[in-house]
Amino acid sequence: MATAPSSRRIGSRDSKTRAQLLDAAERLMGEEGYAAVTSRRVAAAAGLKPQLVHYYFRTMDDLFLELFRRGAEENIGQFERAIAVDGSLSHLWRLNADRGGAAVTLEFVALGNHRKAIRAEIARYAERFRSAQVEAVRCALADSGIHEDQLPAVVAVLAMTGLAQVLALEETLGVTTGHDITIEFVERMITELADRSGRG
Amino acid sequence: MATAPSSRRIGSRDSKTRAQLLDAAERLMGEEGYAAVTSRRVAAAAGLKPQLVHYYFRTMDDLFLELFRRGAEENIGQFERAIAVDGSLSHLWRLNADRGGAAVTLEFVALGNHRKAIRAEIARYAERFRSAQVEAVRCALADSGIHEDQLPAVVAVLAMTGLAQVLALEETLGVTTGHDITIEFVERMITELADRSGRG
DNA sequence: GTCTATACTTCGATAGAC
DNA sequence: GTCTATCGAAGTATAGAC
Repeated sequence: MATAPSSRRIGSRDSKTRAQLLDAAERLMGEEGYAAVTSRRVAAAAGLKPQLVHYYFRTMDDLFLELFRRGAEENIGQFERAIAVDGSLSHLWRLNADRGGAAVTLEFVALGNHRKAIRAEIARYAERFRSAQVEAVRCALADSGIHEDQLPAVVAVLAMTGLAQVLALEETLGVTTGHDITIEFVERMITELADRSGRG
Repeated sequence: MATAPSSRRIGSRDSKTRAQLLDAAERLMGEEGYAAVTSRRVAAAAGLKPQLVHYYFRTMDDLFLELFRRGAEENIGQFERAIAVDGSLSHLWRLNADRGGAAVTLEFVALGNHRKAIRAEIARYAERFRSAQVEAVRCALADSGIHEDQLPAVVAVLAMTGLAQVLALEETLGVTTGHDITIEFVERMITELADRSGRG
């Protein structure tokens, strides 16, 4: 409500064309980075005219915001469905490690580094996702007979997230030294925790 | 030698003006992201004319490459001097955690996502830095009486790197839930390792 | 809902004078 | 080593016809 209302027409949120534009933008973002997400290139990738981008999104920032929200919502939904089926530590780890959208996420964070509105949205999502993860890990650790003061759930989550992040990031660079060993190590640790739970 | 030689004149590497341009580019990169690093804006930030950028750097990619190399060289130098003074685990952890250049690094990785030459350079540097870190951690772990098959050095390095990375990244977003607890936990772990070394 | 046309800005890069 | 002048390409965004 701070900025001028701007009289321009804007297309409906449930338009199929709009979704196509978002799909194209997402592809570009992952493959060529946020700088490649321009009205012209998004339109070209979707096989549409550049002006349509401005018909559905008042500014490019609006497009980025929508793109992020759409992905975030889907991510959280997937995560919640997945842990409802299997809330074990090893499943939680796999959910963290298997993420294919690491490149897109990275681009968003870089983009958010200098776009206030986007940074705020990412922060909101990060907090939300973190809470869900911590709760899930707390249950999983309790099941394995690990007490909160022995290994706080939030520490486990940050460690898992960090490890998954660095592995994903390095993989996009083509740097994979020590990755296999590390994954093996983590999985063995998790298995041992599960065994202990069996014995306890 | 693959590309055309291009006849244009290029300024000397040790020019003061050249260094000023790199300084300005670095500042822009950290504050507004790689997309803000354009010949015009770099020049303006340095109080110079845009054409000078092209006089000292054949292309903008050359500028990015030089900028990265300069920072990487400095980083490695700092790291090596620091561990020569104190090679303890706790010092290694602090070196990882205290990095202020997280935003710039992130921008470079995002940039490398879609610029082949830059990605290659980052990968080269990452491997080099990793080797130095692993070697240092191997010594530190050995000093604490920890065997390689108990906790491989490369695993410890990746865990530390990942944790430091996620903490730095979240801090730029303004998300700090659980950070203090995690840092405390890691430091306690490291202290316990040092104590064990004292007893062993 | 999609098109043409268009205004205006900024970009990378080069040639050539001084 | 730095300047003026300039090209062509690409960027965001808007107005208005269909």
